[in-house]
Amino acid sequence: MASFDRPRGTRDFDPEEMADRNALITRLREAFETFGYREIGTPTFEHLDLFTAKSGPEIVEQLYAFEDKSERELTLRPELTAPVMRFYNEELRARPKPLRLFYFGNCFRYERPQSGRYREFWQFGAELVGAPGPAGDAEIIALAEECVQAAGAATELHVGHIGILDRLIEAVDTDEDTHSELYRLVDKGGEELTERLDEVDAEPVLAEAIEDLAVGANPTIALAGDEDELRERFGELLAEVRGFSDEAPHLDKRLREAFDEATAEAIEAALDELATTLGHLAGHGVDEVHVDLGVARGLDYYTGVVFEVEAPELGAQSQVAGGGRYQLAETLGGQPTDTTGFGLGFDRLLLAADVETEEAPARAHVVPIAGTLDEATSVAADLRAAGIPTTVDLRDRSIGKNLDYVDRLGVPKAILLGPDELEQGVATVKDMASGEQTEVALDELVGELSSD
RNA sequence: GCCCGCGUAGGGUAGUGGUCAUCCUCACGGCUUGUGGAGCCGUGGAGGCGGGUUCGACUCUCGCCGCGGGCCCCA
Repeated sequence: MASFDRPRGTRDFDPEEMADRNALITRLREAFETFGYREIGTPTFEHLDLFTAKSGPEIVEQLYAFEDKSERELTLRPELTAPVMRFYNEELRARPKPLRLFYFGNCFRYERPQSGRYREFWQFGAELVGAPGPAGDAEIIALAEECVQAAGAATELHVGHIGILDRLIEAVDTDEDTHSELYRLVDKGGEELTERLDEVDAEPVLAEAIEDLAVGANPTIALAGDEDELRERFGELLAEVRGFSDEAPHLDKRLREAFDEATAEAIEAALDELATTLGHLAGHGVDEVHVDLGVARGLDYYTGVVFEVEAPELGAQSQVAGGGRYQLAETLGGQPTDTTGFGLGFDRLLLAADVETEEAPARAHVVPIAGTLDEATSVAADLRAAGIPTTVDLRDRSIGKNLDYVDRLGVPKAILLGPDELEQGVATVKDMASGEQTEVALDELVGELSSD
């Protein structure tokens, strides 16, 4: 056994895994860039309070937090949204709006490792700053969807609006802590929610509505129709959720019958925004959405449309991306700024991704024979200069051993270079798949190996 | 933090309270210093760590660590 091993929850990546990862990274970068987003980078560690400001002091126990030699309270970043918004507040806020940013980096959380959950993991994400309306929300959702599809994975898109649940829960007459507890229970679903609502004496009409959202009133909606049609279907949806009669004429009227004026208006506005967003999504070519008004995401800072992208083939841990609209710049001490964005779990997406990568480390391997290493090295250098990945034997091995080596690595061409070849100014090029050998003039080697 | 399962060479495995721990694969060398894939020969490499029981522990036992699964959590 080795004397040292990896820290818990971390991984090493062998060349094949790394090739797969890089292939997916390339595809995702392309997806972001196709939408006009530009990549930014932030430090691997930040001030601890950046994250406590965003998420509260409880998160410290999940952080790799430490003190540096000048007693600064720091932490490895557990996520990238807060650093990106910090960067925005500090330096990017004067850029033309809307500002389209994306990022990729490793993050760290001190958690119990599980399948698809590591202590060091990689995240992609995008933030769209200064696009206040549903058009921006739709763009971000479409981009997230595009990322997962670019990976070659089947997707399932869930879209909701936090405002609906927000209003309902706020209308429950209880304290802040209980409110956030209710969010968590809604996300989780099940008996506990019912019991808790009962304990806090929620009005029956509210309790029922909240429970309905929790069980997932999430019919699939084809985005073929126009906005009016969507709105109409929403009416049906809410009717279903609330148990209203289908005969009731107008959505807003039904709302007002059930809730107080302010609540009804707010819910109506949220539904309206959601409907408009879905209308725009259709324009992006996204044609199937699960409308899920119970998407809570467990995140306090969301303020509008929220969504999740799943890759169903991953089973229980199928959520690969999630995001929505939030007000974080202000929380972090900046100007109030409309932002919508998402995060994408790279490691998890890779599990569902369909990537093919070249395994051979080079396209040619030069075999020196009987002391021709310098000439062989020079031939390799010429090939490399022409962009052909090339290796040279470094062990002074026999031709047979070299061919065996080349074969094992999957390098397609072996270039034999001995005294006989040098005398004639040629090299013997062997195609490893067919076994065919041809003599090629040294100054034609690049051309010969380029055409492939 | 809790519950369940697992832990023998780089990978996959067999077996045992008692000689130097089995086999496959792998890496390196040789048979073969001008020609690969097969074969043969050789070399290398292991019972996670620590304590206990025992004359003796890889084997039994306890703790820890790690891995897998579930719970909690998931900014």
